[in-house]
Amino acid sequence: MPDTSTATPASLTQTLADSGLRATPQREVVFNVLLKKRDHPTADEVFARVKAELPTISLATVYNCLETLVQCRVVRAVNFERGPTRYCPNLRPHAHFHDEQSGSTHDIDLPPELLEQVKAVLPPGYDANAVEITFRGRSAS
Amino acid sequence: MPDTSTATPASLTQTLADSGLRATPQREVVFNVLLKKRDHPTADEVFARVKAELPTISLATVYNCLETLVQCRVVRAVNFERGPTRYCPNLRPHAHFHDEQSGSTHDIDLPPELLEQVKAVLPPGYDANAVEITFRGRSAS
DNA sequence: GCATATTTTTAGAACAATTCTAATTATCAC
DNA sequence: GTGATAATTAGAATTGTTCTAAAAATATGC
Repeated sequence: MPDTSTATPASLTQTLADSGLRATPQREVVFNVLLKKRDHPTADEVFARVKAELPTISLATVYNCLETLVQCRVVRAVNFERGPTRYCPNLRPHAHFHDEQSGSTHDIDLPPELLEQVKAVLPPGYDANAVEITFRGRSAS
Repeated sequence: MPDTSTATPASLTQTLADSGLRATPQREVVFNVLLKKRDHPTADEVFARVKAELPTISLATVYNCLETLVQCRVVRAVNFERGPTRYCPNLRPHAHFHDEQSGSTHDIDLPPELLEQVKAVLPPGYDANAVEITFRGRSAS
């Protein structure tokens, strides 16, 4: 079975085409940079690395390319709670559901045992003092 | 059993004192604003609401108060992945572990059934198309 | 109570991450 | 090739947040 858990430079062209987008050098280099060193770089860091190969690329293009790759689902944006920080006084263990339609955020109570189960996936040597679970999607109400 | 899942205006004074901090009007009003309308307001929104009662308060103070309340654990900051967005090409279902010491982020593979269990806590009417799980803490390596 | 030290607040400047804008360049369909 | 569309560019603008230095409030030792 081929590994489909990561896109390849070859499949990128096809994936872009499937979305009616072009495989430009900038997009390819940005993607290759992400494949080469998987340390979850920021846009700025990607910019710095891409410059080595495309010295004239602009930061705006890096943002554009990253956004495109995320749209095509060949790259994930890790911190996708982008906007401003929000505050809540609910101290129960709970997750957050972000309604993409209304922009509102709802608390979702979490059974403590589920939190334990989630923490249990951590390999030895990892000690988490906080777990944040965020859903995104639509809610009826 | 008293409900300890939310701090009260009365307990706030004590909680602050326990941390060697003062219960100032600004801190109290900021906290009351969060209790009054639990819609996960941003700092700007809190600022606007607090102004109704303390017209001369500054935005910096609101940030300071919120930070203080979070430190005392009477308030949670929802989007605590604050820094820049990070990107990864790993398309497997995975969580992220953020090492607070080194600042590095590691992928934690998630068994698909765990993701299902997590999604199962959503009440009827909630439809999530994405779940983000982030750990924070220390990792040995 | 008073002087002094400490904490907190304030206004505004500074900063960092991101998005927007308008002009230029590249690519596609014909 | 020509015209339409897509993508890139540089730089300005915007947003959310933090910093700074001074002023105000509060606590503490006397």
